[in-house]
Amino acid sequence: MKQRLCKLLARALADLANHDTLPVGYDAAAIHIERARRKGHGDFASNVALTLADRASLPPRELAQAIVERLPASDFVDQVEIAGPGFINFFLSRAAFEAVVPDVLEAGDAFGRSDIGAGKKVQVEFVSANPTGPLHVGHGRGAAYGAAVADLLQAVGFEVQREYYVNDAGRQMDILATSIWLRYQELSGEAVPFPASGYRGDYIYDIAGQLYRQHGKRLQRSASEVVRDLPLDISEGGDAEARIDALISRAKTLLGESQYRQVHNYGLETILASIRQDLEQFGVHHDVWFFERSVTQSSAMKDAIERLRASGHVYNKDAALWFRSTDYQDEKDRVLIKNDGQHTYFASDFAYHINKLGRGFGRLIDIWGADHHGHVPRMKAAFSAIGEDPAKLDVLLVQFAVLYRGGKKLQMSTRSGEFVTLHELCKEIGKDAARFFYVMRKCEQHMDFDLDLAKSQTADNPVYYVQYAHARICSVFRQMQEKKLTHNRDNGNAHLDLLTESHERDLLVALSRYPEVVESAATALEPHQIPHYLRGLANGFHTYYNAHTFLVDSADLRDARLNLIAATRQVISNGLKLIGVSAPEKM
RNA sequence: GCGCUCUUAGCUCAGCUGGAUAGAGCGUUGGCCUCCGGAGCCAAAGGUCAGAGGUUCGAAUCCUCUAGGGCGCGCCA
Repeated sequence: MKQRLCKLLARALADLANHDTLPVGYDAAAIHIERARRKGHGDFASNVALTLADRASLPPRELAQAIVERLPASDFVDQVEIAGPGFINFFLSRAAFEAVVPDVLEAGDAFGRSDIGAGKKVQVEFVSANPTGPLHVGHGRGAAYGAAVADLLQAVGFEVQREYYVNDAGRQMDILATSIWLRYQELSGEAVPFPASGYRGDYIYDIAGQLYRQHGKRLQRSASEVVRDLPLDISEGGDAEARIDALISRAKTLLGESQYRQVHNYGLETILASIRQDLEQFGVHHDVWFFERSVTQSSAMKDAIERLRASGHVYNKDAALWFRSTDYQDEKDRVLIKNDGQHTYFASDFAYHINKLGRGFGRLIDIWGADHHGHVPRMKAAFSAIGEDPAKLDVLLVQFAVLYRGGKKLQMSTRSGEFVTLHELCKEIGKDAARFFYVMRKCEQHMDFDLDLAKSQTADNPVYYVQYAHARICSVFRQMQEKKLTHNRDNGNAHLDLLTESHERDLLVALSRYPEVVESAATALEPHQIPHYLRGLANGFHTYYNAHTFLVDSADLRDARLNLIAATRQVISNGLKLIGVSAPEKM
């Protein structure tokens, strides 16, 4: 509908250009048409006359007048008006909006989809939490956002791949393996003081217990050997990080490569399985689970660094290998290979992104926690250095959800074991409420997550308001059957002109906006637009419901109204599905 | 200290890439079921868009400065 108006305007402008009123060089793509914000301003408004007034050397209102005079006639425009400083307001005909009802009913689940993505390959990488513990509510926001972004892009015609990057190769994993083994030592009667920097969560005991049942005392070593000559922990006035590093190498020495690897892998696999399960319960799916080790244990890492080296932006200093990212506006240069010969996290992450590009994605979307924002410039710098367009990479920084319980801020830490898991959240407030709540806020906004509120007053969650509208419409159709009434869709479509109430027109307008909202949310990577739209649509329906009866005696009016609410039900269902929320027929 | 980011109603947040009189929910106050589900509807009160300059026909939106919050600033991941 918007596009049709654009065409009308473009023709009027072209006409003006031919008559020398306008310079020929105006940018046709710059024609802006927007939904009018106020009812008195019609349905759509354009500000072209304001933006082009300077170049036409005319006052905006005069230019607007000239444009309006040259607008081709159209059967879906009732009236055009010049208002304010020079806005052109379009008042659309009833027919223009009525058409949306048969459109929705015809398209069904597909209503709102489009092909603006033209089948281009996009990858969305999200969650990617270190497999060192179960997902907690902090990860939930990234999961809900990433899933919604991916679904939105798919809805507008991109070929989307959803990926989870598993950091299975770093020091964090060694800390995990060592933590598990030390708990195992406790169970087998060789306890040593648990390090301050170890993972303290209860789930570590669970994994250690399973390990003990499988292996008995095979992995047991004497406690005195474990702690012999270790540096002091922080509780003893020492350094926590030095202590845990020493424990890691002690575990590797005492267990040997093979047994240490067994503990390590068992921890990884167990936790990864629980993460997959939690995500599944949360309605989030990943197509590919990509392991960091597949980069670090292949030539990919070397190749990636070679590509950087070949670009001439790499140098040696202090026995380490550096990337001169300051050549591309980064704050400081970054180390690729440490002086101990090990690669940095940045190096493997870069190699991973090279791998992604090699898989033919024209666009990469990473969803990161806001604490990683410093990594964006260096990754883009690396893209630039090797001749890749940094604009191919979109990083969505998701701010942390700050948790409150009893009015007090909750600290979340996987290490200390103090966190609320995503699993618990789903159990307490349900997947639908959690998904809706997470996606409702735009991602760069800090978010307060009050657990007490989410748990105790679940009815206040706007998700129920939207779902209720859906269930209510279903209920109307159940009532219709009980009353032995019928619904003829074709007859309804033939009598849409009977929908003359202002509530009906408002609902028609809201329905016609849906494809625009989906497109806008997808291109801006802003899924929060969907819940906000759905709230408004549900409100339109509830208002209508209270003001008018649908199951009236007149079959023509009844069919038309039932078509309208059936279309509303369809759009609510489509919108909820995009953000991973179910559309119940009863509540 | 430096960098990024945020600040909109009592609270939690929208505000459609610069548009017209800044909008919702919760909370508060007052109304609405003999009727398709009251998890609903209607109405009222509530604002110096953190503050100050600037850019222009026009600013919550863009620029600068100031104040306050968050996050980064390691040869950790």
